[in-house]
Amino acid sequence: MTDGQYTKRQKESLKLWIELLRYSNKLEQIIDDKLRQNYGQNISRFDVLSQLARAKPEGLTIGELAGQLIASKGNITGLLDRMQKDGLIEKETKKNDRRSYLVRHTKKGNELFAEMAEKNAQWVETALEDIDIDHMKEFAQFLSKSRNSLD
Amino acid sequence: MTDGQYTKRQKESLKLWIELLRYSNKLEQIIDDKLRQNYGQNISRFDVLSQLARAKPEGLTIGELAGQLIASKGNITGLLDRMQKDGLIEKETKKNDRRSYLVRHTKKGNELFAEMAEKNAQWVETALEDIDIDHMKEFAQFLSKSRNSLD
DNA sequence: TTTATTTATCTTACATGTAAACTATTTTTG
DNA sequence: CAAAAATAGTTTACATGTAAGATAAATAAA
Repeated sequence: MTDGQYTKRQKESLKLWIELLRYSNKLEQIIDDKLRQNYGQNISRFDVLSQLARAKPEGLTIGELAGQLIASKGNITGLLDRMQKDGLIEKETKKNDRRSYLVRHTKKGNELFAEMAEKNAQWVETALEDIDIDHMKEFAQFLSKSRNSLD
Repeated sequence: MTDGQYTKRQKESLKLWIELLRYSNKLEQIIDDKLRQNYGQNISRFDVLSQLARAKPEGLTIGELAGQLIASKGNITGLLDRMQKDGLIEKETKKNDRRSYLVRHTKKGNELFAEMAEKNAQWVETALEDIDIDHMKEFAQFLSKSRNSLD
């Protein structure tokens, strides 16, 4: 399959796709490494704690949580089990629906999240320090808008 | 940790970071699903075949290959083992360095890649169809430049 | 040349991601 | 209400990602 068989639009789409993957994966890797080295956590766990931190105080069901997560999608049963074992989250059976239960962060989980979030803001700021703020705004809006058309 | 404790620049960096993760993960997911459903392969395997397709005919060592991969980073031993078992790649011990060996695609692997690449170009084009081509170019250049400053 | 170091890759153990089949419960439909 | 369908989550099996330590070969140093 040579380049000649692709349309101009396909070539540009592929270029953008590759660059997006490269950039995003690299950035994700940088933050993931930092979280692991400094807190023994990874982006999936940070993501879970982040969603629980902004959730209503009684917590979220598995389904609600799964729908909000950015990184991990699939089986979060094991992830939550391990986080519960580490004392970061707790579960409570729902009275009105015995299939379901609520997940919320513990005091320990929330304190850890607060620490990680602060550091994360610094790491991300450093990683993006060469981008001027106007470009950042424009770029973020562009991505947000474009994402809606992916559905 | 409330928003008030972040600087303006940190807030914009975090916004951009989140949007990048959301967009890129979603796009990656769309393509990964398509590859799985249509070819029983995933992005990591597509990535490997893609690098081998553009490599010198004698192939790449594990180290060279690992350095070029976009998606997967860690242990590619198992990935290559499974791909070899599926007849997509082959290995050849290097004569001058017995620690190392060369990996290259088989005929079957390259034919599969050609098919997947063509379909992939169409899927990516469709996913990005709402973005005009000038924005695509600008965006890709921006990402490419910004990525260098991540190192 | 012998020892030490570096390099290339593997092995192990475990965490996470994916798909499909399964269980229990709730809701819908006739 | 009883059967069917939908929902919430789990389980299983396997693929992949990560880190640390091990192995073997090549290279550098004494």
